[in-house]
Amino acid sequence: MNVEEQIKTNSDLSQNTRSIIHLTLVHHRIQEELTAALKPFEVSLQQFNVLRILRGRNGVAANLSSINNRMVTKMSNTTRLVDKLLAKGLVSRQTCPSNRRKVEIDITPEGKKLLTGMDKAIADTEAALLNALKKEELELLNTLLDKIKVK
Amino acid sequence: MNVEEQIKTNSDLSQNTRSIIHLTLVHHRIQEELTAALKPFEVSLQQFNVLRILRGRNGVAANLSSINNRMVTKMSNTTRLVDKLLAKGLVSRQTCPSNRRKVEIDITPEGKKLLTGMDKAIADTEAALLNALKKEELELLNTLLDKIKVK
DNA sequence: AACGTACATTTGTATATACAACAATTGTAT
DNA sequence: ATACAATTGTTGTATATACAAATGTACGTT
Repeated sequence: MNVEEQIKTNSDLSQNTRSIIHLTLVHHRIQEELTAALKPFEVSLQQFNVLRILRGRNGVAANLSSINNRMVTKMSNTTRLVDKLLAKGLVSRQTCPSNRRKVEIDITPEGKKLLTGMDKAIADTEAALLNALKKEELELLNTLLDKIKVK
Repeated sequence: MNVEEQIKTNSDLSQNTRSIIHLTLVHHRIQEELTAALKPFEVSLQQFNVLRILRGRNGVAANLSSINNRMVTKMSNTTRLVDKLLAKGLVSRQTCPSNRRKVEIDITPEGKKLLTGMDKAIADTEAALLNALKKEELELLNTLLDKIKVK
């Protein structure tokens, strides 16, 4: 991808700006493709992430904070994300008996079943996106990303 | 950044999934920092992008499509983004006399003035984010990003 | 027991975004 | 000239998100 061509600019960007824009463009397209891959399942990418997190806990119910810690987004969304999943019957929710401030959230059998199909769709999409990168190149990419000084 | 630690997972992600998540996390933090840098100006990152595009045209008014081609986001947002900028007096808008389907959008002097301040804030933030990467490393990053097969 | 504080989650508000439907104008073919 | 298609932009709707305020619960101190 030629960034200048993509954003059709003729001003010469600084190398920093160019890299940031490049990263933004690539990220945006990746999100689009992953979202499209989930479209048949009528589940958003974030909803998929919540389901994946819950499955990873192997039956130990999660409260909202622990889900949120594993997500990129902010807390206030997680309540509403779970609302959606609940409405679809993909997760269960009940207040924690030992600490009624907390809620216990778990994936349902239907949620697990749907997740299996989504796994393949996502894995295929990821593979298609990244298949031009060798193992070492992916490692190199991670190394470079690590050097970006985000908190 | 250790991705597994960031998202606090103990399941071992595939290398592909890990790289995608890594990119997503870094992108998200970058956007946060850039947004924060613009906060004193009360302008969103997208609004800043529109202003930057308009300035780059050196006084030649742009129609919505041409702005949109230079942005990552979708057309329908651009109308509303320009609405916001118009309300702040940072851009002007009028229907194109020669083709009344089009609208001509241009940056105002106030827009240019504000943009000058924002430029520095953004450049400083970008520099802070990327200062651990040498010139060759940024080029390498771009090369690797180019290998990700987005449309 | 009452009080203040911290914790866990929810809700309200404003903005952003994707998608689809719509409207207005212009271009083209007959 | 008329009908049909393409272009350009706007609007409605649903969802997503950030931020701040509010709610309900637990706990330590007195």
